[in-house]
Amino acid sequence: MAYWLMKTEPDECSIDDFAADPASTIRWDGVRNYQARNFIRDMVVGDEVFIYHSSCKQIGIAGVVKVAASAYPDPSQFDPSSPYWDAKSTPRNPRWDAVDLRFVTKFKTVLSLEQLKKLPDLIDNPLVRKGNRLSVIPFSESEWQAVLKTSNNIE
DNA sequence: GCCAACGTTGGC
DNA sequence: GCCAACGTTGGC
Repeated sequence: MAYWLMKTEPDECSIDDFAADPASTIRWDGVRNYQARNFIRDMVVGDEVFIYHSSCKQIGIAGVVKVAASAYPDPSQFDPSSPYWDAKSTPRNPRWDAVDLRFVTKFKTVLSLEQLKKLPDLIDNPLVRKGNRLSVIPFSESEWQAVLKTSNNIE
């Protein structure tokens, strides 16, 4: 059991898309960064994931989902009509993986990046460091708890 | 829309 | 293997 954070632009996929159909799963595809991919490959069914909304009006953590299916080859890499198509990827030699995620909780208010930067437990987390571009970030138990606790306090 | 920071690409 | 050029990310 591990903890993660995944970034998304809410126009593409938001916590509301998960909440709209809590019983179903959503494929998290399109990750095209090797470090992020390697983290995806470490994910195990049951792991919990913060959903972080980036490049939008309310930047921050919007809720929690969990891993419903562990890593498998991301189909979009083989699809020439997809923006995520990768000409160097073949089904025999896939480069990129996806996971399936399922809704757990939506925070009553988005826990803003500004708030997150104030949490002492997150001081070493890549999320709050300048210039960070990693879209999949592992969270320690204490980092995870610090965020949950703060999200409850700002209800 | 701007631009700093970062990852990737490709020539050498 | 170096590194300049380029494309992308993401906060502001």
